[in-house]
Order: sequence, then C-alpha cells, then structure tokens
Amino acid sequence: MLIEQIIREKITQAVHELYSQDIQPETVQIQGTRKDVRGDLTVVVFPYLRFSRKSPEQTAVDLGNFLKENVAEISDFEVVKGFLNLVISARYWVNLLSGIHGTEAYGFTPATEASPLAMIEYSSPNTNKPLHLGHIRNNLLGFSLAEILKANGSKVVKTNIVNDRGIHICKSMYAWLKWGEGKTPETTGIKGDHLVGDFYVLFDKHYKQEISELQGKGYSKEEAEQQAPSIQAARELLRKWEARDPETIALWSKMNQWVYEGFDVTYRELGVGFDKIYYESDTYLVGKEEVMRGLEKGIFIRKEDQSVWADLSDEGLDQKILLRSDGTSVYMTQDIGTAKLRFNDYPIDKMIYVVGNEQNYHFQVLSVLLDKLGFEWGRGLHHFSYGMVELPNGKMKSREGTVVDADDLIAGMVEVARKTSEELGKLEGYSEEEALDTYKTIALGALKYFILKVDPKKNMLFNPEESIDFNGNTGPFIQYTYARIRSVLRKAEERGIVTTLKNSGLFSLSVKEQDLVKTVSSFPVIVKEAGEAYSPALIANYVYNLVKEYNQFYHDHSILAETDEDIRNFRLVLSETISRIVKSGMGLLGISVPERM
RNA sequence: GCCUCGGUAGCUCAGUUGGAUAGAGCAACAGCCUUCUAAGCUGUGGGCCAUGGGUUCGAAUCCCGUCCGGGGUACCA
Repeated sequence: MLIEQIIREKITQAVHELYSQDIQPETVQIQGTRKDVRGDLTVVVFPYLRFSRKSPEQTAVDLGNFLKENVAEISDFEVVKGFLNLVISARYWVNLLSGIHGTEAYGFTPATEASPLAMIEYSSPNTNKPLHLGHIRNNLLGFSLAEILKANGSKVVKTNIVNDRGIHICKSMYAWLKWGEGKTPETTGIKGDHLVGDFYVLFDKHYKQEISELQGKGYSKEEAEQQAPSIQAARELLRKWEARDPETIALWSKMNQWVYEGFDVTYRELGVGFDKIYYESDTYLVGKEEVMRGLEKGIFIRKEDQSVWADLSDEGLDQKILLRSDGTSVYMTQDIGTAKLRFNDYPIDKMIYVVGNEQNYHFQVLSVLLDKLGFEWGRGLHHFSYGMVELPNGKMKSREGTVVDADDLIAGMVEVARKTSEELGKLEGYSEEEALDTYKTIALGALKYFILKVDPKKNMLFNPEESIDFNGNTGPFIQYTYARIRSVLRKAEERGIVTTLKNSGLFSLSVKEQDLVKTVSSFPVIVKEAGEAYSPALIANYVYNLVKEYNQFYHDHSILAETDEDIRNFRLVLSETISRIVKSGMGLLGISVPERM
C-alpha cells in the first residue's frame, strides 16, 4: 500500500481517538514537503483545528506523535508554521522503487474485452491544400490523446474525416484543367498535396483579378464575386460532380489521390495514423437523409425559400441551417451523416472530436441535433477543443499566405538537428542512415514537444523567425537525458555490474534520490489525470520535471562509482526506472527517444 | 449586443482537489568539460499573478464587477 494511503487512514484514526471526530480518509490533505524544509510528505492540519481546539502547532505535534508511533515507515516529523512534515524512512523508498522497477508497463492499464471504446476524430483535412502548422497541432493532440486513453485502459479507434468534396476541390480542378498543362506530381516532382494546393492558389489569383475587372465595369463587389467566370466554372464542375458526370468524377479522383499520397508522407513523418478513414463524399448524403427524416418527424422546419432549419431556441441556442435553399448540404449536415455511419460501424462508448475552438458552437449544436434525431449518444459527444496557433503578426491565414507549411517546417527542423549534432560532434561512428534517423527523431521530438507541452485549450504562439529550440524545456533535452542514461546503463553492462536492489536499510538516501523516487512513483497518477483532463501537456510537463530533477542529480552524484555497492545499485536501478518512465511518457506524446544523440 | 475562452518575469510557458517565501526555459551576466555524453550543471538580476471587491485560518487558483485580447454568433467549411 502507498504511504499516502496509510497516512490518510492513520490520521483518520488519530482524529477519532484524540478528538472524537470522524473524518473521511480521502479528505486528508497530503502534499510533497517544500524543498527547503526537512521532511518528505506534509499533512495539512488546519482543517482539524476546530476539532482539536488547539493551536495549529500543538495539533500538528499531536498528530505527528501518533503517526510516528503507529506507522513504521515514518521515522520522524517536524512542525513548521502548523504544517506537519513527515520524514519517511529510506527503507520505504527503496521498497517503493523496487516495486516500480519490477512492474511491467508501470502506470499503464491495459484494455480488456469489457473496456469502453473511444473513437477519436482528428486531422480532418480539406483536400485542396497541404497541411500546415495548425493541422500539426491537431494531429499531435489527436494522436497523443489516443495513446493516453489507451494507457488508461480504453479501446481506441482513431479516425479521420476527409473533406474531399465541395467547391474548394472544384476550384483546384478548374485551375488544373485551364492552366495545368497536364502537370502531375510525377512530371513536376512536386508533392501531390502541394501541387493541388498550387492550383488552388492559382485559381484564387485569377478569381480576384476577374472580380476587380468586373468591378471596373461597374459591377458591385457581390455581383462581381458571383459573376466571375472562374467561380462560375468551378460551380459548374460541382454540379457535374453531384450529377456523377464520369469525366468530372475521374478528374476529382485523380487529384484527390495526389493529395492523399502527399498527406500520407506528412502523416508518416509526423508518426500519426488512423484505424478508419471516412470520406465526406460518402457521408454527406446520409446526413441529408437524416435531415429529411427529422423534417418528416417535425423536429426541423422548412422555410419558404425551401431551406431547412433547426430551431434550438429552447436549448438557449439560435436557429441553425441544415440544408440550403437549393437543397445542398452544409457542414452540419455532413457531420450528422458521418456520426450516424460511425455509430453503425463501431460500438462506440465515447466519441471525441479533436477540432479547433473556433468550432465550439458547432459541436454544441451538433450534440443537440443528434440528440433530437433520437441518437442516445448525441449528448455524450466530447469536443476536444484546442486553441489556435498564432504567428507573431496574428492568425495564420492561408489566403494571405501567412501559413507555416507542415512539410517545410519538418524539413527545416531536421536540418537544424543535423547541423547542431554535427557541430557538437555527436553520433560519430553512426552510419549515414542511422544518423539521419536520429536527426529526424530529434527534430520531431523538438516540434512535437514544443506543441504538446502547451495547455491544449490555450492559443499558442509560434515564431518562425526563431526556430524551435533544442535547449531547455524541450523535447531534445528530454531525449538527451534519456540517451545519457542509456549510455550509463551500457557502461554498467560492459563492466559486468549485476544490480540487485538490497533493502538492508543500512544506507541513507540523498534528498534528490528520495525526490526522484517520489516523482517516479507519481507517474500513474499523472497518466490518469491526463486521461481525465484529455491533456498531453500534463504528461509533457511531468516528464520535463522528472528529467530536470535527474539532470541535477546526475551532476551531483556518481552513478557508476565503486563506492558502496548497495548505493551504486540503487542509483543504477533508479536511473533505469527513470529511463523507462521517460520512454513511456514520451511515447504517450508520440515522441520516440534515441539510444544515442 | 449576446455566448465563450483567455490575461502569471522582457519573451514562450508551468503552477495539483484553495496551502508555506510564485516556478521553469529563452534572452542578459558570471562560473563549470581529465571521471558516467556540456543539447548539460551552478549562480546573479528580473513579479501589484490585468484590475477592484467578496468568500476564509489561508486565494494566481473559487464568486461578482471592470478593463484588454482571441474565437463564435441563421445559407463558408
């Protein structure tokens, strides 16, 4: 049993015996003792003053004496300012570490047959342009969240809804037909998603030009936007697509395929993936059917112009459009259809949407709409809402060209990792392939950690001028510490050191060593909290703190020294345990750790 | 206007269910490579936790007001 639990129960008992009051063990407040004060754990005694009718100091002394007599692991206590600081015996810490060291996948709860199934939707790109930094945050959060939920004993299906139809892709198609000269990713050597994105930009360029020309001829802005030949042509393509015109469908398939091949490369670089991919072209009609069903049942209303609406004013929300006056579907319609298909396909207990906070209102509405349509899981939807990535001059806007392209960013990071590594003279003796592999691991570690360490719900800032750091509170810092521990362990093995952890209780532990065991032992709590709060940032900051503590320890203590065998072994086991926690913690973030760097 | 999220060091961010003297990194300055990897470690400076009230033994944390900023708010996705 953990020492905290023992203390809780004994404090409960003490309050009962000394002050004749019954309290709940869970309510006993225990926290780590401040670094500058003697002790390991601290009990807050203020809540018991009204029972004891004594000063905080006297109450703390009473309880301290009781604990010291009744708990073997408590070797001493000290009272400072009414806080009861308990000193825990070295024997306890050694036992604790030994237990952790012997536990497979410490802190992880494997899923069983009976485990709930969570479906996580993330990424969800449009097929008209390449992925950018905003998508990276989405992808990393989604993937990490899946890993965290798995670690907490959940079955997980990762899914992606690809927004593959609509006017946006028709714009790229039109531009390609008109100015593409038959270019393909093969003939140009350009990654498919970028090539299609280039035509999207090209479309926009011509479109804008046409608008200004029309405005010069006396058209209003709105008229010009409607009348421009390019947009007319794109709309015509959309009509043909919806009419299943074979030629249009073929072109659509071809260009989307280019994009998917491009996306796959980026996904692979990021290390994310999906168990099931849905395409909007397959789901939007289902959504329409559902809306029509709702209309028949009288849940929705049709206005004079034939548009279909949901009136959610009794829910404190507005009216929401579900089908346009021309009968075409909107964003909401598609999400209804996609949700229905998913729940047909899987026994989903929890549906999680990883989508930016600009969609908060949308998901509030979606939840209510699904509920009204009679899906009992509607209310249970969870919108994992995250803040946007901002640039120093504000929001990323694709139309203004202020986006940070995902592929460019990754390539740049790898280049910096390579340079830094070469300057430091690391990785000597590694083959070129091994080295490149490590550079990628470090680069992606830096990028992923940079994004995941921030509280998901907050907006975050990315400054492209200052490339992502490799020093300090960063992924590479954590990876570096891991690599160094692995190096120590390799050396120990070379020297034939066999580590058996003795608990003679004859040696004492430094404060740092106790702190490290304490921090390590709280890993399961952090994993659980991260799962409940859906927050990879909790894991990231925990791992950083652990590694920071270890680094300080590393410089103060010799691990391989032939001093006292028991102490040396304790330190080796401690190091090994920490390396394992670091590896699994980083694994929850989708960050791998190199054996050398 | 209404809804919603945020405001902590010059900058980027932490801050457990309300707990002791507010925590890191970056940037600046001063040290530390002959031991296990210096992508590191140690030290110095840097704070009205936006602001005014309230709740209580105790508030960056909870409640109310104000100011500033982001996002959303009926036919974009």
